[in-house]
Amino acid sequence: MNKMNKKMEYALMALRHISLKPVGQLTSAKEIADLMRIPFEVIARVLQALSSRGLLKAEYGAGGGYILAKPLSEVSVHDLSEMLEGHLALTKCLSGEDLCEISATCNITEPISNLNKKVQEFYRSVPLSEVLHV
Amino acid sequence: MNKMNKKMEYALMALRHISLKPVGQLTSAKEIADLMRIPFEVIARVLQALSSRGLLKAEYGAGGGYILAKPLSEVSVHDLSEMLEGHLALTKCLSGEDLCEISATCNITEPISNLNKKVQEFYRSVPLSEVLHV
DNA sequence: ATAAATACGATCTTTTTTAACGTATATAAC
DNA sequence: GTTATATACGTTAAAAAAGATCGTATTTAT
Repeated sequence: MNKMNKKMEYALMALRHISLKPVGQLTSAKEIADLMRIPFEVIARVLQALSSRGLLKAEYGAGGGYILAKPLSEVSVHDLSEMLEGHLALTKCLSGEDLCEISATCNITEPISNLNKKVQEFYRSVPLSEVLHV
Repeated sequence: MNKMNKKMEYALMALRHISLKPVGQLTSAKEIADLMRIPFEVIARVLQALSSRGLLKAEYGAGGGYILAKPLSEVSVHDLSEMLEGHLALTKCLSGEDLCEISATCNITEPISNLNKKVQEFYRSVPLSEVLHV
């Protein structure tokens, strides 16, 4: 229960590294991959996702890279999770993907949904700046 | 990120069913397996775990089964998670199992540890009685 | 004694999920 | 032209979770 996945870990590592750079200085996917020993393709995808969701701003071409598009104090753990994986859901039935095969006999549909709301609220209350100490 | 596993789901379903029974009435593993369409062996193990951790009390023999050993208001989601899976940890490195292969270059060891504490606190603050509406 | 029920351990298979890798084309800066 | 990112496919490999099977032991109601 409750494990964080690699995408999230890598995103946090990258965001910390990027946010500690002097203002205006770009960070490329390759730089992070080399420095943190993360597979290039994987971190590249993560950064692309964060860029398309407006958290990072990408600059093309030689010498290009990423910079923060908004302060990390304005972004919560919940926001980051949504950028990487879509809606935060404790169970499959809550993510709406497909119908649960025991939904007919499930007696905790409502309870789980309420717990899920509380968890979302919690993660919304934690800004990335606090998690990353930046 | 943050998905609940089947053990936890099954435990919640079983606990709700058990706690809605008239006081003193036992519930067998088979009853839950049949009613909720959960594999018998799986729910049996979950109930055994909860019994050995003191949340349920088992009665042997024909007509036996389980009853609550303590009120659900005194048990948190965090407690239940520990009974089923041990310490709640966001990442492998926090569960102490093995050394992370990128620990040398990891810049978020401390941040993740702090976030983990906050998550634990949150789950400690939610009693099962509240989750299950009982 | 027999049947019903929990307790515990070991192993195994299957399924699902996650992670990693690869390829290709397009775009933009220099 | 070279470098670097964007985007979009797809494929493979590894890890984790879930479920199934077997076996033995113990308790207790009937």
